[in-house]
Amino acid sequence: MPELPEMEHYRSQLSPLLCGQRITGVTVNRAKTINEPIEAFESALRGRTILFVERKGKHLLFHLDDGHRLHLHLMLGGWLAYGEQGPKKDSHFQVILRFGDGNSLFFGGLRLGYLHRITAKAALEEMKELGPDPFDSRLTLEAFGKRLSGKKGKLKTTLTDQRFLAGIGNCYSDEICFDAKLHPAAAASSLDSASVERLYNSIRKVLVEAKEVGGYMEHPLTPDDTLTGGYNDQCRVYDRKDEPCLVCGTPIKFETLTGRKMFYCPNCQKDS
DNA sequence: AGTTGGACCCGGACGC
DNA sequence: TGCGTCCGGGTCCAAC
Repeated sequence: MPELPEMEHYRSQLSPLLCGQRITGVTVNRAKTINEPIEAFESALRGRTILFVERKGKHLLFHLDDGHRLHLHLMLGGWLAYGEQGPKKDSHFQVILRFGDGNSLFFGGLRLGYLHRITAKAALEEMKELGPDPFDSRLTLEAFGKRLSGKKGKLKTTLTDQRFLAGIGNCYSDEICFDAKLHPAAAASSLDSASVERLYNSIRKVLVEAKEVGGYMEHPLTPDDTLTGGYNDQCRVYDRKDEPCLVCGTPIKFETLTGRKMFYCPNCQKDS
């Protein structure tokens, strides 16, 4: 479930904690989470130093001093914790990285999620299909409008397409459409120029707001982290079926669109 | 090309 | 309290 704001929040919190840290211990409790035999994974990581943490869409890449990357995707339910001890028993975490200063990074809830050790080249290869970051300065309103006009699908489907933009998922696509007063099932290429501009601005506005209040992850990263999860009660439409629209009071509608949950206000959100 | 449906996975919610 | 069942959700892939 974590989307761009959650992963960016993780990245910015983890960067000062992890940069320059040397991995002194590795525990893997779930073999499927990683991409090589546990022994090989552990011995390759032990002694390595984390240089920096990079985010691409919903992916995190931990850059190691041997040219390899640890590639993390949390998928649904994945979460991270950092500190001297984890918030649960060690055995509940799929992977634990221990550092020289006594702190550890705990990887929890990885069911479909994964932590792969790959080369820099492989990382580039795996990220090359991703669309631009929503905050990429080259993604001007004009460039965005051009990309959008070439899409034949529905608006929500387009927003969650990682090749169109990297990092938007089910929750924020609905929140963005609400903010832009656009129906999520509208044809993406049918929007008039005023709508395209509202959408462009809403993407940045919603993602920035969510990031600033700590995203919607439930677990704090560290014991003294009070910021994480601040967006939980700020969703205006997502998971608010039948609750009144915060703008007009109309009950929020819930439908599925190509198999995914879709929440919107039938009064505020129009087709173009 | 876009849409649909199934597979993947298992913690947590729910029912009895 | 305990045990069984089912759901969810991002991504990939095959079939329309």
